[in-house]
Amino acid sequence: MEEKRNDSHNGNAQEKIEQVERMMINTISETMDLYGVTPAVGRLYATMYFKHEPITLDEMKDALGMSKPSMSTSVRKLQDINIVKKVWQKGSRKDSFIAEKNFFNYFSHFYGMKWEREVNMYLVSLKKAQEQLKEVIEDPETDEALREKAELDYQQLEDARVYYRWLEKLTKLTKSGEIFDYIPVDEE
Amino acid sequence: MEEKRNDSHNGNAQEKIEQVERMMINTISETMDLYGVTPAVGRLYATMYFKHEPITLDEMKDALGMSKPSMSTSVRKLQDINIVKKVWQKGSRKDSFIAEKNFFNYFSHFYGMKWEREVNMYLVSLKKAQEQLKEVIEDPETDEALREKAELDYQQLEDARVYYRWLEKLTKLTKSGEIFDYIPVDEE
DNA sequence: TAGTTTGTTAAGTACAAATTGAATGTTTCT
DNA sequence: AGAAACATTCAATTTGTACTTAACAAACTA
Repeated sequence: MEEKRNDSHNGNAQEKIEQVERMMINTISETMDLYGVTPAVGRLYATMYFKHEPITLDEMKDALGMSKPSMSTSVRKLQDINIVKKVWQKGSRKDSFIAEKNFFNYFSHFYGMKWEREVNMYLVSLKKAQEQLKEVIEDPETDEALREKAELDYQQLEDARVYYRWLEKLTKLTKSGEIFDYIPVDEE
Repeated sequence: MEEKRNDSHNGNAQEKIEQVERMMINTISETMDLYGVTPAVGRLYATMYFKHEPITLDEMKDALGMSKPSMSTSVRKLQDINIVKKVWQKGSRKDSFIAEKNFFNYFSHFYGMKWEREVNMYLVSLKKAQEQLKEVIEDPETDEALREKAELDYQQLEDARVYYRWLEKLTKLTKSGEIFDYIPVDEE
């Protein structure tokens, strides 16, 4: 019978940790893909996520095997969406960066920004659109077929307005963090 | 002084309606851009949004000045995210499609799907990762520096797990529509 | 069953985005 | 102030994506 070697005893713990990190880095970058960042940028964040101290552009470059300009622009994108911060490192002239690891903050910021922009665009357009349609509807000289079309459009936009009012509310709760009062984080 | 013409009386109501629709179509396609569909696909949805009856591929093609295969693939993408439905039209051999106009449904479905996928990917990876790390941590032969690293990683992933448990909850509430109980739609 | 109409797949092209080495700015140190 | 060390911008190339025409497949009509 083949000798059984218990890898968890003689095995390389280092290798095991690295394997775990590789797996999580893949998962993180794949999902960040869904959050409006390119796979390369996502992979950079995921890599930084497992560095427990700030890292420099040169270290990023080495870790990912990419160019420094690429790291420079990627890390800026991550700063733009507030999940990476620049930190000052004593004794080093290089810029250092550290990943924001609190996903709750990430959620609040990402959806806060995203929804806010959408809500504003819609509410502005809807207001104008409904005013215009109202004029058509209330004009006694408008012929019947057109008035009907205008009324259909108007009602449809009114439904949209109700939705965007709701989304506006959700956005405010998300940005302020109050959403975690409405939908609490379960303790275990 | 220049003669003032009151467009709301002598003006073309038809033109006014079309102008409103053009504006809203722009707004809708710009924002859908933020929802993982290309601008062309967003524009197709926006166009269908103002058709108050089902339309065919040929009508889409004419409305947007694009090719039919393009309409075919675009409309399928819209079906995939459940905001367009195929409907049967009596007496026509052509397929007809109609836009889902309830944005609340759209919200539930879109974020339900999106978050669900993300949550599943994470929870599976996190479970495996934490199991592996636990082995390293509990192995008495692991040297101290590695154990420390493993523990840091473990705790970080535990924080992530709490977040994804919360997102899982939010996802369920969103898919089921219960979210509208937690965060009610204001009546006016 | 032959001939149309309609929808989809496939191949090719044009366009847009990402990446890099080289060049240019900018800060820090002496 | 001048030099050295970093970071960023720029131009050019590569890579990837979206769209179109053309060919194909399926469904209907007569």
